[in-house]
Amino acid sequence: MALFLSTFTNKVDAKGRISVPSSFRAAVAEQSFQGIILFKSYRLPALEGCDMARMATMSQSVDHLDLFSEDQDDLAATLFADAHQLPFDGDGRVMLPEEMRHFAGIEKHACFVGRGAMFQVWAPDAFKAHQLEARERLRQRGATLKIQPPKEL
Amino acid sequence: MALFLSTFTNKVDAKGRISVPSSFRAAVAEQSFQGIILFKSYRLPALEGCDMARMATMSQSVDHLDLFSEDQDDLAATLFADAHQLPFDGDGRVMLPEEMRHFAGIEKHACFVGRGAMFQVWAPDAFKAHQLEARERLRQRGATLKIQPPKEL
DNA sequence: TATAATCCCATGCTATCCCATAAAAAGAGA
DNA sequence: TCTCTTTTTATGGGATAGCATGGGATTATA
Repeated sequence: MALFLSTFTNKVDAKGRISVPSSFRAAVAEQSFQGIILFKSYRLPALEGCDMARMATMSQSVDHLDLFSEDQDDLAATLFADAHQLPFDGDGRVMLPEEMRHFAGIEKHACFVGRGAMFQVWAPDAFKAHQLEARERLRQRGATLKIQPPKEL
Repeated sequence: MALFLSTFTNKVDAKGRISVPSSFRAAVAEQSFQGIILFKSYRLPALEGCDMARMATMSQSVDHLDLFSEDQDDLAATLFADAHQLPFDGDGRVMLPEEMRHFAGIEKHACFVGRGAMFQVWAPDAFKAHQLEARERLRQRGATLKIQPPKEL
């Protein structure tokens, strides 16, 4: 499975293209679709990203809900209708659709933020603010993490 | 399996033709029937669409309902009797039958909306409204999706 | 024969390809 | 450890091909 780690800030050029960090590209290098999937987060002013394998898994998960049920419909609407398939160009860049840039408030630069199996794309300022808040919430709650025994994948 | 992602708004020309988004065409490129299946949604003022392979899957699912039960009868009537097979022309367009355009309130433009294994076709205004409601419902319920263990594809 | 559906080609636009450059990282050798 | 070389990565821009769209010509259908 692809693993997305660390944070990278890259430039959006005049044509709306942006370089995907090379370590993110390496994470999907073995898959048939050479590119990424992006969709609007329904909780945050950011874009959620993953690879095609993950998207296919989500499609199957949604398929397990009753066809034509309201849950199925709402999830499909948010996950798939808002999703964009962005193939890499020869130099490892993707086109960020204008609509998505607008949603996330992205202008000159954008941050690729690793989240393990997925990642996010943020406007730099919004990300900094969000990061600070997250740390603060963690501190106040004194949250801890129980490590799970590793599973077979 | 075909994966329909993202939303594309295209124009209905004077002859009732509309371009199917190229990524949707790519999703069905390997199948024998070069075209799409459309039928009226029974919940929404929209058209449901899929490829021929998906239609076959739905046929099997309907077969699992009791033969001659009311549900089976109604589903079969809606899914199959009402379905239109629309072949691509040389330029990747289909003819939207007048009756279906009227049902969905489609005039000058129509949105192709990816739903994973299926897609929908909407009048642009109706779609925007529906999409906003879906996101809002998701947010309020805090709906989450249990990811299924990946299967062989 | 009239009407509608299909084929075929033309056009403008934009995404994609390809190459050039610069910066950064990795590696080689002393 | 330091310096020089090589490779990878990020970015910019011109050329090209693909896509959505319009419309005329041709074929099917009633």
